[in-house]
Amino acid sequence: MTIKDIAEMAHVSKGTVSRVINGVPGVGDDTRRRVLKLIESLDFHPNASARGLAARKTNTMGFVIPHTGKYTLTSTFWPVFLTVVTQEAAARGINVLLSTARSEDDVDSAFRSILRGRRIDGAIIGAEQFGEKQLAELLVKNLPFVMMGRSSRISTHYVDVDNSLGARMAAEHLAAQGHERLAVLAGPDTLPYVSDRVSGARDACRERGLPDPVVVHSPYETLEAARCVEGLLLSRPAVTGVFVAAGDLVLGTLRACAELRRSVPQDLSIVSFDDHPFFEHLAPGITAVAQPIEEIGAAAVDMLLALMAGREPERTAMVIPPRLVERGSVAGPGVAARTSA
Amino acid sequence: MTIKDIAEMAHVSKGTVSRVINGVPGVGDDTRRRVLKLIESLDFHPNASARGLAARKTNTMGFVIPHTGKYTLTSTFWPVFLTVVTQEAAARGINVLLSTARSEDDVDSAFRSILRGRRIDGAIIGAEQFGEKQLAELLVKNLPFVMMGRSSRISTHYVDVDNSLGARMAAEHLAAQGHERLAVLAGPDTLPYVSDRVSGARDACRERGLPDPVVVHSPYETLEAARCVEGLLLSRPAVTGVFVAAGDLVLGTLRACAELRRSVPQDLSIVSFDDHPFFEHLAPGITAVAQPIEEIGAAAVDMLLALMAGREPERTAMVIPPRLVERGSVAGPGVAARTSA
DNA sequence: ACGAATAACGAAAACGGTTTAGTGATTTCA
DNA sequence: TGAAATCACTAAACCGTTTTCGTTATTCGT
Repeated sequence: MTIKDIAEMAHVSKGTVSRVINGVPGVGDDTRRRVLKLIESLDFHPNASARGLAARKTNTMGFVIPHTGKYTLTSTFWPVFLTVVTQEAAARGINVLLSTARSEDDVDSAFRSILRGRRIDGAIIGAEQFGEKQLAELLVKNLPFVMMGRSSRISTHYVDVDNSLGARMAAEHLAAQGHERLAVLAGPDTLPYVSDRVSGARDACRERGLPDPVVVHSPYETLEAARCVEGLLLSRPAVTGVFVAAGDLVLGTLRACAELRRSVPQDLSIVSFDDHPFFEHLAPGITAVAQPIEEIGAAAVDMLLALMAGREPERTAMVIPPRLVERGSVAGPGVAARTSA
Repeated sequence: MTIKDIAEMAHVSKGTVSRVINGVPGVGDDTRRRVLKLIESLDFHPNASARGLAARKTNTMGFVIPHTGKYTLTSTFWPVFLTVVTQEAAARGINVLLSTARSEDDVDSAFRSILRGRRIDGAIIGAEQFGEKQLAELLVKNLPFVMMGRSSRISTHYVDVDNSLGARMAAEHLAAQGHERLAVLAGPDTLPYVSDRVSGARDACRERGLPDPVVVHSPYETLEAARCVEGLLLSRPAVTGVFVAAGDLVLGTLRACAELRRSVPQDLSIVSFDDHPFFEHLAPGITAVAQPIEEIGAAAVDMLLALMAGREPERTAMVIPPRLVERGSVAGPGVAARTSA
C-alpha cells in the first residue's frame, strides 16, 4: 500500500495525497476529507524511509547516554531522563534512536553510528561526552543538538540543573542544623558539573564563616565511594555532615557508615544531590536535592524540536533550579556528641 | 556528498560503488580497493533513508518497554536489559528505536508509532504487553519480533528466564535453612510470569512436604508492597521466610520490616527474584535469584537478527536458568525463636 | 584458435514519497 | 465584460540508494 494506491482510489494525484497527509494548503475541503477518510479506513501509514529521503528529515532524534558506571541506566538520573525525553518526543511525533556507550572509546563509535547517514534530525547528548572529535563531527554535519549539562567547550544549546545552587542548598541545609565540619563526596573531577557542585558547597560554607569542606573525589562505584567515606569518617577533626554530590554515591556512603557502625543521622548527616525512588524508602530516608527531571527533559525536547524545525528556540540555554526534599538523613551534630559524651 | 560523487571521483558507476559498500561480489579487487579508500578518506556514509527505501530494510530494531511502575527504567530488570540489547545491537550494526508506554492505553500508541511506516525491521517486546490488537498488528505487518518473556497467546520466538526454576531455587533455599512457613510476595497476577513464579515456589514446598506458601499479590509500588508485607508479618502462624517474586518489591518489603521493627534476617528471611546493583550494598545484602540479563539480552538479539535476516533462528524459544546469589538476608528460623524465647 | 562461459562493470529502472512548475477553471476587480 | 489574480489540482522531476539487465572483455576448454 503506497500513496499511489490511495491516489488512484481517491481519483486524485499523488501530490494531492501528499499534501493532505502533511496538511499543506492547496487542497479543497471536500477532497481533503475524502482522502483523509480513505487513509483512515485503510490504516495507511506513509513509508518513513521514502519520506526521509524526499523531505530530508527523519522525524527521529538521537539520544546518546554517557558511560558513567557499568550500566548507566541504573544511575539516579539517566533512566528517568530517558523516559521523560522519550515520552515527550513521542507526544510530538518524534521517535528516539538510542545509543549507549560502554567505554570511553565507545563514545566515539556510538556517536558515529547515530550520526551516520542522516539517520536523525537532531540529538540530545550528555555534555560530559563532548570531546573535540565529537564536537567537530556535530558541527561539520550541521546537526542540531542540545546538551544535557554544560560543557566547557560550547556555551549554548544546553539544559542544566543549577548545580551550584543545589550544592549551596545542600551545604546550607547542613549548616542550618549546626554542622560546621562538612565534607563533599564528589564524582570524578573530569566531569564538568562536579566542580560546580564542589564550589557551590564551598561558597556556602565561606559565606557562613565555616571552614572549607573537605572534598573527596570518587568514581561512580559503590565500593570505591565507600572507601572514600571511610577515610572521611576516620579523619580528625570529625566530619559531621556530608554532601554527597551525586546520587550514585549514596549507596557507598551508607555502606561505609554501616561497616564502621556509624549511624545516620546520629553520627553523620547526609544530603544527596539527585533523588531516587528508593531514597524515600531507606531507613532513614535520604534528604536530597532533587533535580526536576521531568521539567529538564521537557525543556530539552522543546529546545531540540525548535532547532530541528529550523528556528532558534526562545531560550537557548536553561538552568533549572533543584529543590530540597527533606527526609531523615539530616540531624544536628549535637546528637553524636551527646552520645559519645 | 552522495554515492554519485564517489562514483565520479573513482571513475566508476553508482552501481559499482553500491556493490563495494555492501560487499556484494562482482567488483574487481583493485577497483574495490580504490573505491574503499576514497570512501574512507572522505568519511562518506550512505544515506540511511535512501538505503531503507531501495533495500526495504532500515537496519533498525524497535524496543518497546512495558509500563510496570511509574518509570519502568528504574526497575531491576529493564534498564539493564535495554542497555545490553542496545550494545549487542550496536555491535552488529543495528540501531535501536526506543518506545516507552506510560499507561495501559499508551501501549497501543507506542506500538503504532514504532511500527508505523516500516521504520524498523523487527522488534523486541515485553510479552506482558501482548494484547489482541498489538498481536494482530504485528502479524498483519509481518514484522519479525521476539518477546522478552512468555506470552499466553504466542508460544514461539521468545526468550525467558526459567521463572519456575528460579522460584523453586528460592523456596528451596529458604526451606533448606529450616523455614517451614513461607510466603510469596508476587507482582500483579495479570502478568504472565507471575503465576509461574508462584507455582514454582508452591511446588517446591509440596515436594518437601511443607504447607503451601501464603501468596500475596501486590502492584509494583513500594508503599503497596509494604502494606502487603505488613499483613504477612502480622499474620498467625508467623511467616519466617518470604520469597519476593520481583526485585521491584524488595524495597517495600524492607520498609515494612523497618516499620514493624522486624529485622532481616533474624525475624524474616528474604530471597528476591531479580538482582540489582544495590542489593549487594544493603545491610544485610539481599539474597537473590539473579537473571543472567546479559545472556538473555544477547539471545534475544541473536534470535531477532536471524528473523530479520529472513532465516529461522536455530532456537526458536529459549528458557535460561537463573542463579542463586547468596547474601545476608537469609538465616535459619531459629534465630527469631531463640531471641523471643 | 574459436565459441562458450565467466567476470567486471555501466545504464537505467525501481523504491515511495515531496515539491516545483504548469494548467485550466473560477473568482476578482475596474 | 474582459484581463488579472486566485485556486485546486496534475504531471513530472527529484531525493540517494539498490538491483536488474545488458554489454564488453577476459578466460576457459578443447
